[in-house]
Amino acid sequence: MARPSVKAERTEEILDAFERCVARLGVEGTTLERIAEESGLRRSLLRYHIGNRAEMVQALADRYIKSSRTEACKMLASMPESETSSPLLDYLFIDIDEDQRRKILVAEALVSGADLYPEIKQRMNEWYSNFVMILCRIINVDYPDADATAQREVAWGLISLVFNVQMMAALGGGDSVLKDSRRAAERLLLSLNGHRSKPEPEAKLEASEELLA
Amino acid sequence: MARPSVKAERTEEILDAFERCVARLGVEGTTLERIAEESGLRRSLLRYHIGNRAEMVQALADRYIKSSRTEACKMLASMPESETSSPLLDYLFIDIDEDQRRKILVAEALVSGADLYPEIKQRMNEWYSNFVMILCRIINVDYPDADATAQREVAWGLISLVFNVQMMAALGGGDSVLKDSRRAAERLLLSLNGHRSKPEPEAKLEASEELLA
DNA sequence: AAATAAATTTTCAAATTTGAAAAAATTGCA
DNA sequence: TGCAATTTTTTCAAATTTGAAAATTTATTT
Repeated sequence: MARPSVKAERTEEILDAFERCVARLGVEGTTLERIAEESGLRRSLLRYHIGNRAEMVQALADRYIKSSRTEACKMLASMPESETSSPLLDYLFIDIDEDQRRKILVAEALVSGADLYPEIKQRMNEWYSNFVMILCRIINVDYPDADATAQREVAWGLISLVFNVQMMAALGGGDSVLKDSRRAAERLLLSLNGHRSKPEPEAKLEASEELLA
Repeated sequence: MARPSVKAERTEEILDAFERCVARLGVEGTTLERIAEESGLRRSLLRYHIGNRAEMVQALADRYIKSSRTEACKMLASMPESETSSPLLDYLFIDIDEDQRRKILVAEALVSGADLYPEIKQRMNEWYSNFVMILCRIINVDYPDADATAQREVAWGLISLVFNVQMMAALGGGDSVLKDSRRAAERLLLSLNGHRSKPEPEAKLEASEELLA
């Protein structure tokens, strides 16, 4: 080996730039030239380090799934052992910085563009299932007696609210929409009441370890 | 006038084709050439009847807003004078044919692409406000004692669920997602309980007439 | 310093997309 | 038929996007 490889770093830089573009312009609206400009690298380097357009999209989706999975696991692990509803809502609606907002927009863009890239369709499906599962586990802490179907309905509702509030935020509606979203999410969680009982901490720990393995 | 003008019909045909493309490929993913192919017309006719790319997008958004507004009013008018929750949920989740599904996907594409077209941003904002308002009026029939904030939260939740179920449907999840969505929507409506009382039919009629004016 | 492997720049061709306008064809009517 | 307004087809140029590979530079090892 003559010269130290920077392929790993460059790949990250390129995909970071790609994500920023996709969040604003969507998958189809993002040209290789634009990614190059955004990353401060030449277009030929995108090709050298990652590949052609299809391979770029593939790489973006791959990295997205992976990082999203570990991020979701971290979130699950950070939950308290009881009374998870409030921290969950904070995590989904309040503690959203620019990066996490972008991640959400990228997910939407990938789902929307999945028609064009069959491989991505499969992966986004797994990603979505995984997200629902994680949310169900957290919901289960406060509402262990709610049946799985009810938990899934609520989890799905939370995801829908998170997605849409970020999408609509592009219209510049201010944070009144954010407040409404969080309150609507709260309504969904509270709809599981009547099944409420004391949480079982050990269940949460098991789940966390299993997922991180 | 020597030859009867077909501009109105052609314009509709072109925008129909445009919508079909946008639902699948998004605004940025749709080329003029593709619209031409989809409509069975030559690209130069798009230009002749409507204009360049920016004007095409503008025309699409304009038509969308208008037709969506009248459609929402028809929906409002079709509601019974009491017990509106069930028909509302049917309308939003069950009675969705291919056309209406496309309309929803187009709305999402327009919102997502609003960053590129400042004029559209404004219009999609109005469109969204109008939709929320209509939903609030329907919700108000069954839950007149719920305060306006609560109604808006629920309306926003319903919209989020409708949007996301159609977006995720592209991943081919089957109709289990549809069922979950409808049930989650039901949970939101039921969360307004405690304020429930007998509906006031005349309120609904007033609203309808005012909107159609 | 020379060799070597990796990274970067440069360059070229092909395909696609869009804008624009001229030329031709169609239709109704005097 | 011939005029007139409208629609449609044809054609061309410019700009953008992508693919691909050659040439150059850079950094490490021997």
